[in-house]
Amino acid sequence: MTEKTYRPSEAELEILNIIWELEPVAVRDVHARIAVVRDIGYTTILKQIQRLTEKGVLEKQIDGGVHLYRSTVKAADVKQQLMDKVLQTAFGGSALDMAMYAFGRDKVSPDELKAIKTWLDNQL
Amino acid sequence: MTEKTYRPSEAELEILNIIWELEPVAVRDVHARIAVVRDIGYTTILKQIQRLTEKGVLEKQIDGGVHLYRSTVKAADVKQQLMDKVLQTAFGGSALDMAMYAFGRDKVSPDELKAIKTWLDNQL
DNA sequence: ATTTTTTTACGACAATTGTCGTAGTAGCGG
DNA sequence: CCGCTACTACGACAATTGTCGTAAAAAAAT
Repeated sequence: MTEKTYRPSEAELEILNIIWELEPVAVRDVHARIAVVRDIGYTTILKQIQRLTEKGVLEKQIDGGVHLYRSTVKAADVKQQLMDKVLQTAFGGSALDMAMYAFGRDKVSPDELKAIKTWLDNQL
Repeated sequence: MTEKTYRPSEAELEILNIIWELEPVAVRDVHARIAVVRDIGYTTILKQIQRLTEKGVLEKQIDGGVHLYRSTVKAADVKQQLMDKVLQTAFGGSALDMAMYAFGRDKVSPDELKAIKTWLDNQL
């Protein structure tokens, strides 16, 4: 089966995260979400979404007046691919190295470390 | 103190990893390393290194005939920044979520999981 | 010293990204 | 129907990336 590896850019990921959460969703809603956090034009988001659609990452469904978008790729797959890439290119494949940087000193709370440890225990 | 956040592109990181390991190092050596893995022109690597130098990420020292380069940024800092960014943009800051994707099944060996767990234990 | 081989310096390009502006279109309030 | 508003379609742009090619300069070989 064909490995389709899609790694979104930063702005694309920001949009995808919102779409995964709200799909099917209209451009204005995605924009609204992002606009809260940073100053960004409506057409900027629209354009990104259109490009994502061209790339086949999103699909459009016209509902009444508005265009609603949904993702054609699974969040889990994309995130997995992202991590795989980072693991390889930044840490040469060493998961331990990555872990140390990921959860290293004063970045992650003890509670979170605990949760991660618990999860790991269940994995073994 | 000023937070200088530098996040290298993929090709830049590939080069930086080699430089961190061999510095001070000549372009031809960096190229040699990468050429083993993939087909890439010498001037392509040279250009990247020159751009990295322009950006202040590398510094050049002329030794005899060749130009030797060394990094001005610490590997640890850059990698830390990389992970921080991924943690934020891909996992909304949830280290546990990231961990699950990072060490999710059939990507990391049981041995590595064990090592990570051991490391985590020492962190708590 | 001349030629040959390395290396470095530049500039060029196409593709991608992030951002808008403008203009066309479609629905809705009257 | 008419016009106003909300959306969408497009194109444009500057910056960044990844890759080379060519030319100039420096070292090495003869």
